[in-house]
Amino acid sequence: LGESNALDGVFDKFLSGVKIFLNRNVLRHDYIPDNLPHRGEHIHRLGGILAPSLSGSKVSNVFIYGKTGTGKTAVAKFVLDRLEHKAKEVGAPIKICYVNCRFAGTNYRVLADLCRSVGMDIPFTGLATGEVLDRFRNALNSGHSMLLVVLDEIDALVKRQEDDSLLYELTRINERLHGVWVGLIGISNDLHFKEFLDPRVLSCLSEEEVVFKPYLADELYDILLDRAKKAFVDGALSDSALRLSAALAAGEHGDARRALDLLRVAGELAEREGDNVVTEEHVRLAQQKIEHDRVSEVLRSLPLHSKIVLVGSYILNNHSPQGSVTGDLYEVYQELCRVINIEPLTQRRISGLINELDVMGILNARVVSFGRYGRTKKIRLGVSAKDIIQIYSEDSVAGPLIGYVPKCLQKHRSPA
DNA sequence: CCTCCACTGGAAACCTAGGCTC
DNA sequence: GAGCCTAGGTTTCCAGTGGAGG
Repeated sequence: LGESNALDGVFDKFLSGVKIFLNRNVLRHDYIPDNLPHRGEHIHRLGGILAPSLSGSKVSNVFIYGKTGTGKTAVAKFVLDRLEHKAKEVGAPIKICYVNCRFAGTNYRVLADLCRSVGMDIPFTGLATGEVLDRFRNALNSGHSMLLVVLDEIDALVKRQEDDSLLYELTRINERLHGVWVGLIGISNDLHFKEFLDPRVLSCLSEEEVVFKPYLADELYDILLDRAKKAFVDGALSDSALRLSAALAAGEHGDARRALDLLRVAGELAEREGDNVVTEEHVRLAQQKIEHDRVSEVLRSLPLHSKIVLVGSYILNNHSPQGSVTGDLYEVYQELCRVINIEPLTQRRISGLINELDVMGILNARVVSFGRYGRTKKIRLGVSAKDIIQIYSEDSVAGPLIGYVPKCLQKHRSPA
């Protein structure tokens, strides 16, 4: 009964408490506002490039690049949205397909998404990629629509499998279409992406180029102000909190997405505390929370063996905080596997997993040479030991291993 | 200058789980 | 059901290597 009363209190506090948000969805990154400050030029440019499609003409392929959170996706979606409306109005047969290549992951799945957009279902595995491409082409030929394809985060596609065959095929697909065409809009976060590409693909893909520069702190401020008006109740957001969010995000290569996250999380924190104004302090806490949530999410969703490797690295970190080497970590890893009765993977594979964890920033690994004593990777934890304990204490696999003291460490070296 | 450690990281083969066509 | 295909994870094999110690 006591608990139910306490819960009532929580609900009452929420209901009677001062409202912070008017509409928090405005701060989500998939929200496309009616007005994109400081991107008017880009919108005009892209609109101008794509406009001929309304009269059925083939448009130039466009290559858009800039860092994360510079408004590439927002501008592209904004323009295409308007274009789609206009096309309906004037009866132009245009279809639009948006694919995020990082989420799709492979050539095959991107292609499957494209097929789906022209109304054809493709099984998630089983067909030869060439076969899927043929079907895609047939569907286009038998339909009567022009297709504008947005390939967002296109760099993820090529880098992951060192293979630009899909892009090559797509850039040449118009040669074998009759009466219809496909326009490509590639979006890349990576400015060096171009160097990975086959020059033929590149020249075809970037008939037009649009570059997005990072937002400056002032520009971020304008963007946030614009959204905050719709997102927050009048007076619920202090100007200093707004400025701090803009400044922090400007420090992170002008990432508007980050700025919006900061504002949203800060608002949620204030709401939960029952405060009626979002302050700088809330924004600072929000920054910590975002980082912690990111780490937590990544650690939780790690595959089995990566978790064991990470716990191994944590144990070695307690033992010798200045860092360990591949051989030692592999020894501990093998022992941990034995404890929970799992067949260990080979050292070659673990070496690869360590590299993956390094890329994610969960471990720091760099190659060092100890001369006579060989060449190896020096490995340190990239997240705090505290976070590992907290996040893994409830994990069914990693939890029981956290406090384990491996025998291979007890023998020679004494704990520091 | 040479040796040789303890690996690194590339390449290719292998395995599994799915699904196609005939 | 046989004989293909794919993705994705893993194993096997191995040439290559920075630099301390001889």
